[in-house]
Amino acid sequence: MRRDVFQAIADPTRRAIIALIAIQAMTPNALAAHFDTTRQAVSKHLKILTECELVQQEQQGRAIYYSLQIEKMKEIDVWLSQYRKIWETRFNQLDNVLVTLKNQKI
Amino acid sequence: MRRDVFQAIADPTRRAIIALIAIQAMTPNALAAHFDTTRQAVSKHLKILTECELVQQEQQGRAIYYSLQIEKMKEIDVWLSQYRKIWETRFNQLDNVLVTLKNQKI
DNA sequence: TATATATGAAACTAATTGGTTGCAAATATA
DNA sequence: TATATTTGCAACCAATTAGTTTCATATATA
Repeated sequence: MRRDVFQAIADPTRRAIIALIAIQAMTPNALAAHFDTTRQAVSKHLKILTECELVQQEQQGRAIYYSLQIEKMKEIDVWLSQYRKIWETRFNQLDNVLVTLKNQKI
Repeated sequence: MRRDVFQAIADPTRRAIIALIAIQAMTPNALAAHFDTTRQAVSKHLKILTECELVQQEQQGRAIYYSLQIEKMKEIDVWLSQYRKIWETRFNQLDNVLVTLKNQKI
């Protein structure tokens, strides 16, 4: 099963979940209250986010608190940085950027 | 039909296409030669990338050259920047804040 | 202990996705 | 003009996805 960060952030509900738990850890029930969907649907999104290591969970009694694993977000930043180089240096060092990109593959 | 940048970059083939046309404009045929798939499949990916304005096309005779619309990539950067702030500030301190919040029972 | 609450997981459904084959239109070339 | 090339588009298919309903388990509380 393909589970990478890019596929995880493709869904708008999952991006909203990420935004919420970036501020503070939340339970599936508390998260579901923020959306027009069921607790089970949120739970499935949390499972996907967990599988690609974007969130971590901590059990407290019968409640499970989910929080954002911010380190994993850097993966997106690393991928994006090659393109950031392009728009930041478009008019001066374009040649160098192209060489870097070509050697990096995907 | 939902067509946003996040959904567009979710597919690995599309990310590979983006990487290729970031270097130089290419035709669907030339792109398809880089992948183990048909020209039509690449064409569908290009259509999706066009719909969310990640690529632009330029007709030259019967050939159509596709290139990356780098400006649109900034949209991802804008979204990511809120999280970049989190990992760039000292996040030992931030972790403490989150734990404190969590223990306060939301 | 009995009941309520919080959660994950399984089975199912509808919609979407990535891919295919086939075809028509437009352009280049013999 | 006749033929080959380049492309987009439509129809179709298999796999995946997002969501629902239902159920079992674990924990808190009366």
